[in-house]
Amino acid sequence: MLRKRIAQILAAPQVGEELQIAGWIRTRRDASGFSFLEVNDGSCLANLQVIANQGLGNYGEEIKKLSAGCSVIISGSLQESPAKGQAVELLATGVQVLGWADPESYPLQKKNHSFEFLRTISQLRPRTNALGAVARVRSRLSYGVHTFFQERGFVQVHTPIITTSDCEGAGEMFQVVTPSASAGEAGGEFFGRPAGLTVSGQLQAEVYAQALGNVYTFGPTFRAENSNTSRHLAEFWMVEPEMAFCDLEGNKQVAEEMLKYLLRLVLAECREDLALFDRFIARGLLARLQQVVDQDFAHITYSEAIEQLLQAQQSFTYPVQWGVDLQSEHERYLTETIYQRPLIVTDYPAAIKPFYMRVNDDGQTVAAMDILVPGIGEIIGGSQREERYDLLLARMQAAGIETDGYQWYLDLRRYGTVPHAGFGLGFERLVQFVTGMANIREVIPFPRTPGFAPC
RNA sequence: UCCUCGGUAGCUCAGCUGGUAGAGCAGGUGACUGUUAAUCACCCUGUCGGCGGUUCGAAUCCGUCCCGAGGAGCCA
Repeated sequence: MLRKRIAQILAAPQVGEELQIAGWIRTRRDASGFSFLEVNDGSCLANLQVIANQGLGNYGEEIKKLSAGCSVIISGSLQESPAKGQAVELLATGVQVLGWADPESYPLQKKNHSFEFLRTISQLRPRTNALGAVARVRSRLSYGVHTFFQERGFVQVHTPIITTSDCEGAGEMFQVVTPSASAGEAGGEFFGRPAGLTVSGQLQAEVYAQALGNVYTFGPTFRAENSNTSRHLAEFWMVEPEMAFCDLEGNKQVAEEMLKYLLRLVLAECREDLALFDRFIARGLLARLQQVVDQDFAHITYSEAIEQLLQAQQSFTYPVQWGVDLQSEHERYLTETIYQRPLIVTDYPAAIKPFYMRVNDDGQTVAAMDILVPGIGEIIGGSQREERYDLLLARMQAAGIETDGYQWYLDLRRYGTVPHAGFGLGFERLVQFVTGMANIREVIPFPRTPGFAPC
C-alpha cells in the first residue's frame, strides 16, 4: 500500500484511494462504535482525521488507549467526510501503534502552551502547530536564500567556523581552546595563536569575491555577548553576500531584491503556515508582508535621519545629535511611525562604524547601510568595503587593530583591488519578520542564549 | 550587563492589609455523542523558585541567589 504524506494527500485528495500514513496522534475522540484520531505527520500544519471502527482487531486493546504523542502507522481508504471541518478522512483498515506516550507524563496538552514553557521541552516543541510551522517556513526560506543567489550566479563559499581573525565591531568571540590550554599547560594553542568561533564570514568572503566575483556565505555565527533580548542569540545563522565591482547602490539593490524575493516565495508556498501566524501570532501579518513586497523600501541617509528625528514631535530618551548612533527608539520611530515600511539608512559617521567600511568623499561618513524593518529593527547591516590600501591601513591603525594578523586582508588591496560591497542578513531575524514570532528563541530549533544550551 | 515586572498543582493563573492553598484546563473513572480546544458527573494533584532573616505564626514582609518576561546596551 502506498505510503503518503498528509500534505500530499490534502493537496490532491483522491476519494477511494487505498493508502497508508505514518505520524503522531494529536488527539483521540471517541464516538459510539468508533474513534476519531487526529494524526499529524509534520508535512503540513493540518492533521488528517482517521476513523477507527471498533471492528478493528486492536480497537479495545490499543486504539482506545491512544493519546497525544503516540506514533502510529495507519492504513485505510480515503473517504469524503460527512461532517464539517475536513473535506476528507481516512477510514482505517489497520492501526499499528509504534510508540506509546504516557498521557500522565507527556507534556504537550491539547491546548495552547506558552512559548516559554515549550522552550523548556525543546525535544518536543516542534510537535506543536506553531513551532512546526516555524520549522517549515524556516526551511523554505533557507532554500530560498540559496536559489536566490544561485539563480544570479553567486558562488556559495563555506567560510571557516574557527577563525583567528576577529571581524572587529561584530561582537565578542568565543575562544576555542584545547583541554591542555584550559589546564594552563603550554602547547594548548592548537593553531599556534588564539582562535575563536567566527563572528562573521565577511572577511573571508571578501577573499573569494575578489576571485569569483559574486559569492555568499550562509552559516552559523557566534557571539559571546551577554545579550538577553528577544532579538539576540549566541549562535545564529547569517547570510552574507559579497560582490566584487559593486558599490553601495548595487548593494542596496541586491538586499532589497533578496528580501522581496524571499517574502514572495513564502507568501506563495507557505500560505497555510503563514495563515496560522496571521491568525494566532501576529494579526495582519499576511497583509504586512504583501505590502513589503509591493512597496519600494524607503531610502535615507543617516544625516537625513538625524534631521527627521530632530523635527519629530515626540521626545526621545536618548538625545539626537549628528555623530551618535541611532538608538532602538530612533530606529523604531523612523521605520514604524514615519515610513511604516522597510527603511534603508546609509552613510553613517565613520567614527561609529567598523574599519572595513569605505570612507566617503566627505571624509566624515562611510558607505554603510542598515535595513530597518518594523517590529524587528535592524535586519541587515552592510557596506561598501574600503578597497584603498592606505586608507584601510590608516583606519585599522586608528581603531587600534594589530595589523600583523590582517596582512592577508590588506593583501587584497595590494593585488588587483576592486570596489566591492556586501551585507549580513540575520537569518533568524528574517524568520521572525516573516512569521511574526515575537522572540528569536522560537525561530531557531535549539536556541543558545546566556546560561541556556540544554542539549 | 542595567532597569522594570514575575516565579503558587503537569499547564495557565487567583490568593487583598501575615493565620500554613484554590480555579480552569490536563490526567484517571464512568456516561453520552459523526466528533473536531466535544459534553456531563465524580476523583487525584502542591518542598507556594533556592537559601537565610523578621515573627507566636510567612505563599504573603526583608535580604540574597537562581530562573523567566518586557525594555535598554551590544548587534544580525
